Amino acid sequence: MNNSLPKPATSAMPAGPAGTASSRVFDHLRKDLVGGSFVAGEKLAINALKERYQVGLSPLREALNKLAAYGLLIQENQRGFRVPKLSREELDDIAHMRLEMEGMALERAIAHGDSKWEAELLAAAHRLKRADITLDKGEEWEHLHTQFHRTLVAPCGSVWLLRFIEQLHDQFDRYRRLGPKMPTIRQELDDQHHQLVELALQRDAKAARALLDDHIHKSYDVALKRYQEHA
Amino acid sequence: MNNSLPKPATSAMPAGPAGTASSRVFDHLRKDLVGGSFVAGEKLAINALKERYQVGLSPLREALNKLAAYGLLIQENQRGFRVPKLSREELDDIAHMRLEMEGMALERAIAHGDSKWEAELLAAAHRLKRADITLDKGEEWEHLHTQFHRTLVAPCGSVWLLRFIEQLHDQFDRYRRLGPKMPTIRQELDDQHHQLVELALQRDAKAARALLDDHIHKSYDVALKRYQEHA
DNA sequence: GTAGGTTAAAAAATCGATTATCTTGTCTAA
DNA sequence: TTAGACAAGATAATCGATTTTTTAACCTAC
Repeated sequence: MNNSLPKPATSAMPAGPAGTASSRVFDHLRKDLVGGSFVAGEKLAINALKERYQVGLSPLREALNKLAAYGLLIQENQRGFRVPKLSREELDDIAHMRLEMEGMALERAIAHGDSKWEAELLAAAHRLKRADITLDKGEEWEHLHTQFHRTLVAPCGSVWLLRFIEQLHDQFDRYRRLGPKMPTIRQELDDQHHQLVELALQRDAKAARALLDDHIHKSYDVALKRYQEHA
Repeated sequence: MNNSLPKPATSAMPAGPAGTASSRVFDHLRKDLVGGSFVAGEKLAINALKERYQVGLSPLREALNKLAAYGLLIQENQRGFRVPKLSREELDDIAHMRLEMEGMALERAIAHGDSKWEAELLAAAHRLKRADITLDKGEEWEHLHTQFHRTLVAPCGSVWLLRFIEQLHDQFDRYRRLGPKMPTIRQELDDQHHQLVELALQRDAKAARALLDDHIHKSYDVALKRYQEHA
């Protein structure tokens, strides 16, 4: 009865035009949880979320359940959903795991990545640099940054390793994105992105891993500082 | 209006007496998915599941969503849930990741575990051996086996590492539990459990890790055989 | 005979309302 | 004064029905 048009689909569809309400809320909530729109430890008021994301109860609850299984929410029987607390211990844990797993993934990626990977890596680094220059809104930079790190380790050959790394990145970013931008250290980290590309193209696994370790350490320092200045 | 008794709670409550319908179905479905009650690739008929697990649609869908985020189901927009396919490549991936992550966890557990851990480890190994002798139903053995491996790496100090290992075990067991029992090789694997305890108590991290590697390799051989005899 | 289109049936996703549980404030008895 | 009991309100979980989308069967035109 309605003139069912195939939907306009604005720029860069997050869950696609065919996305269900549930998957759209999931994506949106995930972004907001990682980006710090909610305060750690906070109990989520489901009715408020219904309004905020303009969805019904069922798709919302399904999204919340998925996020709980993913580790971005805590679910307690009969008492709803909470945003996980932050702690120094957990930040250390996450950073340590990132060192181990991304290091492993990078070595394997350098061993197996083909020329298509090289091209994509260069492209991802370039887009990231460009976005950094025209730093209108941070959300775009964040997306390209995630994309760069994802591309870097993509050809590691292990679906599960990539899955775990993505999860750790989300968790790590909950700390890193606590406060406002810090352009000072940012420059140094951005330089490392390009150095990483160079070493990857040269297939220097040892040096690349060492640099990635340093990169994660520096990011950790930023995240820790943000956490200690907390809120 | 109802004489609300605190619920009898039969032996070994899976989701506790206060468990929601959703969490109970989740536990039950997880066990069934890992245990091979569904064929890989199968599309789940939600209405059939409603009857099978005696729950309504909402808690069932919430459980399915959680299982999809956990990796035991594939969710496709607008076309429901499927049981993930099995493949040689994925089995290799999972086994390889187990080697890396459980090895890491074991070394750390041996470094940090206290005497309480030693006691629990001995207890877990003993319970496992007992259950093996009186091998009435395999489900009990499976639970104790999981529990043993969980205890072995428990004091590794990383919440996230433990989480990933648990996930990998579930995935691995989808292959290992494809066919019927194989008591022949089982004996050898059971012996290794006790040797692992010994080496752990002696704090011989190197030897323990080597043995665990071998243990996983042997388990892998079993799982691969089951997969190749498939169904 | 086959590609494309139409439609009926099936299944998935969502909604609105109900039920069960927890939380909070108030009261009473020691 | 305070621990415990109770009731009222708020919130979480679940149910039953509706809407939307996919699937499959059939038909038509080339």
